[in-house]
Amino acid sequence: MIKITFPDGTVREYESGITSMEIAKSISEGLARNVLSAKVNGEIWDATRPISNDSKLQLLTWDSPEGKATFWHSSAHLMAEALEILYPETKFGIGPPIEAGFYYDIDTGDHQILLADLPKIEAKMKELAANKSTYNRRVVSKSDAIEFFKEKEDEYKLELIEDLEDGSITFYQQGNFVDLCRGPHLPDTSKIKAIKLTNVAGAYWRGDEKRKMMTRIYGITFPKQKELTEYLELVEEAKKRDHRKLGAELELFMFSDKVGAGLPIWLPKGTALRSRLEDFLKEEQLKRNYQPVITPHIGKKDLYVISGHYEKYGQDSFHPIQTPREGEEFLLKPMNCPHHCEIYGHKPHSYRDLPIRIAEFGTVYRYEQSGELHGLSRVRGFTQDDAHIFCTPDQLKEEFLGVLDLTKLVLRKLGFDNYTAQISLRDQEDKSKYIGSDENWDRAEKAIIDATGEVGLETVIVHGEAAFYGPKLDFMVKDALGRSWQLGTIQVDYNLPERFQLEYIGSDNEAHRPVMIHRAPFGSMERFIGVLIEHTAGKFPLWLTPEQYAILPISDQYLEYANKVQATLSTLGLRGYIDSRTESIGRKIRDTELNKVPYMLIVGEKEESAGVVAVRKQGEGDQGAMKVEDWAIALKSNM
RNA sequence: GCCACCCUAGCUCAGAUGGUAGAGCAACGCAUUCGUAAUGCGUGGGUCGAGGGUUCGAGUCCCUUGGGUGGCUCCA
Repeated sequence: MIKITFPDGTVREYESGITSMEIAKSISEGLARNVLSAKVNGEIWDATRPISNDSKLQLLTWDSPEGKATFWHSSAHLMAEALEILYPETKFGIGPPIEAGFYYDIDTGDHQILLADLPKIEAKMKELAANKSTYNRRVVSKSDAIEFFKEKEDEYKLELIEDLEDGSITFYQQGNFVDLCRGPHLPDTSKIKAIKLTNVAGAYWRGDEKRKMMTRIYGITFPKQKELTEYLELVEEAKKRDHRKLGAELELFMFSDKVGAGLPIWLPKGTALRSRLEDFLKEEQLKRNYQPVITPHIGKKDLYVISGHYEKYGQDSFHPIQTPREGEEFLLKPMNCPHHCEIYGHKPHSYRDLPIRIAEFGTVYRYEQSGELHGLSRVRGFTQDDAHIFCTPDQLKEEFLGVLDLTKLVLRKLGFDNYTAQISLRDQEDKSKYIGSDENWDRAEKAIIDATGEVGLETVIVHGEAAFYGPKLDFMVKDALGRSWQLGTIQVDYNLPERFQLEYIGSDNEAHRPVMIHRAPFGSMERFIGVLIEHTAGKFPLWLTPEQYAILPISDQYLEYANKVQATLSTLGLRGYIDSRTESIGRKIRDTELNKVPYMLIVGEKEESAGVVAVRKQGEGDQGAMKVEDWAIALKSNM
């Protein structure tokens, strides 16, 4: 007999060799039906694998991430089985589960798999799933494994096996399909009820751009058809909210072939929105003793040689601008910090001056790879809500707290309530790739951890993700559809003060190196607004929206009254426009609804004679008639 | 940058196998002065992303190039 310990601490005894599935059955049939795999002593196992020692056991179902991973991993195998039947010449790379679904990288030789082929593969998968084939695990020797895949002429699997240790190699088989795999897998294929292959794309073998480009097929599966339907609806909703689509429809920004890829052009409405965001932050920063500065868009190449950016990125970014003067070269600025370091360095500083907070909405240019460009999220010219705080090592934590507070305010103000902070620290194993003393690093890392703890921020710590010049914190923000985005960032930097020889005179009358903090609560205006568009589906908060109201006269007889209404609203500080087209009221309402203007004020004979407006709220309909002033005041108190 | 796919009127999209382009919406004109998501009728609009090639003939086939989409790699 063996002792099995459950997550709630209870212990039950079973025969040695019992499987998780059998244990689940001993608890309830319903549970057994839902079990996908099991965590045995922290390791994820097949539910059908015998347990022969005392163990801790957690049964995994669809509700756990590990359960989903098992489900999707098995789905990848199912797809591979279908592919092998349909395209016998296929060679297989890797086929893991991902955040939402799975993929398999395959090499189909001369035959190309197109999007149009996916339904056929999908159908074959459904057919195979219904066979209720079990996933059978077996341990094979390295030589047997090699022989098997030599036979199949699958050089990818052979390469994978090379890196594996003899004795730890397992095969899984369902139906006639055998795959090299660590597992675990589902008990059988019949659990996979709903199948959708979503995409086909290229992917380098082992992520190495020098190696062969394979075909990657993405898919997602669910235990219930309904869950697939819901998932597809979410994808549809995400498409509707796509900031590239809404940005064009709402006339916020555009791109032009002639201006160049990745260079967003802000249209009047987008500019109105962006300026309001900027003004909001500028005001907050003034309250917090930031000093706004303005620096040029270019700087001599030497500036970036000093900062180190030229060496690291010079070849892969915009190349220097030549001038009529021999040997003179300027760079489009890829970062604002070198300029700000020059500002700090232009006069001596006492420790009494610190911290110094230099802020600039600085536009920077980086030559992102053409394949990387994407709407406003990845561009070649963008504006950071940048600031650099120069402080003493002692002030680090206090300054961090201040920045955290400001960033939280920004996110709250824009309706992002769901976020975590990712703290990126040094790689503990290899400290050689970082610059700055151990003591300083320890101090900075501790300051970040302490500060986030003090403000009660939910954090994830990632070792080895720090920049070479210092640890950092990134805000990971979840939008209305539950998707995560990296927005604001705070980074500690020991490198630039060193390179620019920045100093302050301490109370000991000696020169010391200040610490620098880079921080940007929005991150970049472009990226932030892109995320904001998708988060709000284009229905921006009232204080931000380019147009707060539209006055819709029933006919042009009421234009004069409409003008009066608008004059009143302007005086009260609200912005909007009159739709003076000779169109039906139905038409005007429809167009205004589609433009997502939050309020419509309809004026006709009734309203004019009563001195009121008929208020209609976007997406909600008629709100009844009221005095303009009353409406405006109520609205403003809500903003 | 790499792989695949795409680019036809302002927008969304039709245009088997090569025979010099079409719809809806928008725009413009006229009529309509209208009560909570599209008033009616009419008109104009395209060097088919650009350049080159094959062909008697190219939106359609080939090459180069710009831009986009989905991935991969990258991201100060």
